[in-house]
Amino acid sequence: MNPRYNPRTIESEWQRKWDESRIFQPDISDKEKYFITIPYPYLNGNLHAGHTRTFTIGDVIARYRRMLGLNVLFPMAFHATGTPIIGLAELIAKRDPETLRVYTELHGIPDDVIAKLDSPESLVEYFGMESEAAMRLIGYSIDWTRRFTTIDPAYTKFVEWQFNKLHELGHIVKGSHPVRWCPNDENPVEDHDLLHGEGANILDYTLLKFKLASDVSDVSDVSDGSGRSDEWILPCATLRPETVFGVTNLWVNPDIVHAKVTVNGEQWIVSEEAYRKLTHTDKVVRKIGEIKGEDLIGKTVENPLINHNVLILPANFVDPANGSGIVMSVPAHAPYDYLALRDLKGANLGKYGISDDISDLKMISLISVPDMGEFPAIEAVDELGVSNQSDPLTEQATKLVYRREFHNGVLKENTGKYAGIAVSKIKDVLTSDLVERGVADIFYEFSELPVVCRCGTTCVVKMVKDQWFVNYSNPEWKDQVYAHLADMQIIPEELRVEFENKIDWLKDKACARRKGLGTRLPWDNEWLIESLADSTIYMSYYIISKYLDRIDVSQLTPAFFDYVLLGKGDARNLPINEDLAKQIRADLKYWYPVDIRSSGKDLVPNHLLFFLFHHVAIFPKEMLPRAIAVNGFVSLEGAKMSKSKGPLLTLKHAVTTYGADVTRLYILGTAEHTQDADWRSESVNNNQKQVEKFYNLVYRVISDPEADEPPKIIDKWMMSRLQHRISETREALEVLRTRHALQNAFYLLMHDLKWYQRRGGVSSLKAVAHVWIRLMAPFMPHICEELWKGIGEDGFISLSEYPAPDPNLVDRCAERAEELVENTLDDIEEIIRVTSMKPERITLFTAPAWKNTVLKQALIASRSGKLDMGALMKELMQDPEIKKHARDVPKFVQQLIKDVRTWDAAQVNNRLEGLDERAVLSEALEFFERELGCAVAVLDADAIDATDAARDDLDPQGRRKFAEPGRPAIYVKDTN
RNA sequence: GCGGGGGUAGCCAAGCCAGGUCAACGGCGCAGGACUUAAGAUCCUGUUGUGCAGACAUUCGUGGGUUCAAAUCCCUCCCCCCGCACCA
Repeated sequence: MNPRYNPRTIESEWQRKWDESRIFQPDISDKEKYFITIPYPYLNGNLHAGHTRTFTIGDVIARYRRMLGLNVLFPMAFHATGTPIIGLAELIAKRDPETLRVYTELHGIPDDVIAKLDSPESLVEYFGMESEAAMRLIGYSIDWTRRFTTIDPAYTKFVEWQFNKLHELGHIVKGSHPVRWCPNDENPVEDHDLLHGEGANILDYTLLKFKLASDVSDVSDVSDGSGRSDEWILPCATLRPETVFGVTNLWVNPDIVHAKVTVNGEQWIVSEEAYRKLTHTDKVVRKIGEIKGEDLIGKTVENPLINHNVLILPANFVDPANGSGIVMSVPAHAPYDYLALRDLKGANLGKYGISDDISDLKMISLISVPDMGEFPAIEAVDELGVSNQSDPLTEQATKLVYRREFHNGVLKENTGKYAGIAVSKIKDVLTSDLVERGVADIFYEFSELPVVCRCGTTCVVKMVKDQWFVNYSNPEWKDQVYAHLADMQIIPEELRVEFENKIDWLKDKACARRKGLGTRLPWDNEWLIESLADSTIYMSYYIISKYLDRIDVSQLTPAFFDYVLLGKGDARNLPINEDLAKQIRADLKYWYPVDIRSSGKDLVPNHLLFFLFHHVAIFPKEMLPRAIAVNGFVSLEGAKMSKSKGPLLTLKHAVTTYGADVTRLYILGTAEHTQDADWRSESVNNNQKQVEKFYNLVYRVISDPEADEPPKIIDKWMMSRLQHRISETREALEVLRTRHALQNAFYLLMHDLKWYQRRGGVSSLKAVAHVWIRLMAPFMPHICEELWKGIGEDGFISLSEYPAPDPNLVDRCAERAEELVENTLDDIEEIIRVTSMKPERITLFTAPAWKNTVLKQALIASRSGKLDMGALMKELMQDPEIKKHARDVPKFVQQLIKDVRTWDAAQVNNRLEGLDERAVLSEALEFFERELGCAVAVLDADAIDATDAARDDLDPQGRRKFAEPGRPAIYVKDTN
């Protein structure tokens, strides 16, 4: 064994031995099994620090369970379906400079390699290879014999089977759905496809149809004018349809040209932009003409709900890109409308043919809000001091009104049958009423504008028609998932409510796409199965993938999957060999269900949910997953990582820089559960030193000859502490608190060991080391294998038994004894520090017998629940030995009772055992002298009387009277 | 807006569910010391304030409350992070 820690050599050596010995390639056996899976990584880049965290947690679980004696299966595969790999291949093929930079500099792809990665296949091949190499480099105990990628023909068969199943079960339905859409690419766009508007949601506006009271067929018309009636509709898009009852006018931008269009047989006037948006909806739309905004001003329209004609007024704030380009005005409740109207007062509108004084326009209030008057818009404007419609404060005023009205507002009498309904409840009810009556439509619009695709095109909301959906909204299905969730372990437990909420919130999800890699829908070949949908139950495929070298793709028939996965049918009637089929079926029954699925927290609202839904749909109860664990992200020096922009730290880079064990230790020890971990190179360096220290310490222990000293109190203490560390570590690992586990298994234990050595302990070192390296093996497997060999053990530490606490070695008295020594040392040091003395000699006085008697009586009283000052005093005073000190007893008892009351039963019992403090301190005298650099003596406070004390200068200040059980009196004699 | 998580000493970060031994684990940084020719490494001590005897005072986002006792329980308010989808 090398006296110097050399991670590179150690790590590659043990990785080779693990691989050669195939110890991580389990077969079914009589042993209890444990099946752990981690979501496979997507192959559009190299593995980074985020993957490192999730996978390392998985590996620790695998290694820990293996050392607990379970037969552990930890497989891995790669995800390639979907669009990003195609997108990346295109960018590389185009020699996009930014992409080339990111992938060479951040992902570490050599210059001569990247040029060849211009096809999806080459990317999958390359990143698959690199990812496996990286995972081997960090020492994961993965069974690589089961590896696959999701574009393998065999996997495709599996996905087809799965979707046919779901289809049969009625979980796949057809429908329409609004998506963000790029008209140029003719494809839905994702966040990372966007130049602007990444945060934009799709909102459902209500489109209210105001009928134009006059015919505008001929006004500024440039169209063919064929086949139209004289009825024109001006639709207004609003998020607050109830305010239709308060409309006083419409706003039209006089400076823009509007489109005349037919929409499902009706004639509408909307902005040019709105027309374009309408063409992507499920409506039949045709442009038939144009009309200038100014030609509409001054005309009147009819409110679709109430018999009330209102005027169209000019407004420059109307944005043609937003909604329909026509806006309804509700000045009582909308600050913009109120201000625009106010600004218009007194203006000459004669050029629009408006002769009426618009000051006469009556505001209509339709919502009553507590603490606000009739016109909340006016109040908000006044409250915030908004000056005019272009004041940025208008936005705030709008929000203020909305918030108050939405939460506390109630509809007034003038809303007819809706009167009395809370504003927060009205939208859906009213909209569906209006749509039914034909006076409104739903119109989808982005919450933020503009939304621009990377190609530069402005995106729209498109209604994708005849789309295939997984009907997650099905209440019965949800109930089943919900019920199963209750039986599962969720780590951390706080996330359970999150899962419950998400199950509740989940709606139908489109599961087919036009573009990307993947499997075609078996019954509708035009569609590709969406890439989250094809990766929900693939954990079962790991069982099959092991045998694919013996099976032809054509043999992977529905009957085959039915048999091996569900046990349906007869093994004799399958395209493959009967024994093989039975073998696979036996494997599945042995390994399934998944015991734990551990993943990053980003997958909670999607993959992990689908994982549950699909399992519940397809598999019987006993095959459903048992636990889900979730961990947080990793940032780099405080900055968020980004695969496509940086900063990025690849797994490979981390391991080659710091070593596998150091990387593992750091990533596991820096955060736990859903907390995000921050990777700081400075801290990693420090970790590196700690690992070295660990190696050197254990190496020394191994090389030093066995100590033949008899065990002392400190040895009992060390072994006792070790048991606590073991328990804490195991308990933490059970719930994947890796940081807590490491605090105990590594740092605190190292701390204990240092104290032990400082106290002169030697004879337990070998025993502790033997436990310690096993305790650390799941976290730092390579170094521990090396030390395990060094300590003289044959075989792999990876297959050794994980340390279990031995209750017989827990020694409370030894711990209390050590506490006494430590506290006494602290006290002495504090005295020296505060008084700035240079000690010549120190005398410790242990408590006199009577005080110990009092304590004992108090403890007994406390145990029987009758700790009471009066009763205790009475009892004590019957003891002549105590009565001798009658003057000091009450004060001591009073303080003591206070202390005893804060102790729980265990502490009380423990203290009842008593401790020979003089013996403990005597054994530590040498230690005290070494630490303090002067002579130290310990005496019983009873042992000397006043004359002795004065004569021998043992205790000239009478310190010994302060001696108490657990707290010896201290006399420090100064040199001066 | 809805849902989830969180605010602890210069920084990171335990503790909070099961109130008391919490001036508050641990680490980093910083300061001092030991060792060394020196540096590094290692070890020790300190790091809210006061204090010439082991103590006291004030602290755990804010303001209240419950309690003999609150970082921990209850309420108010403020602030930060994440998700809200058809995307892996």
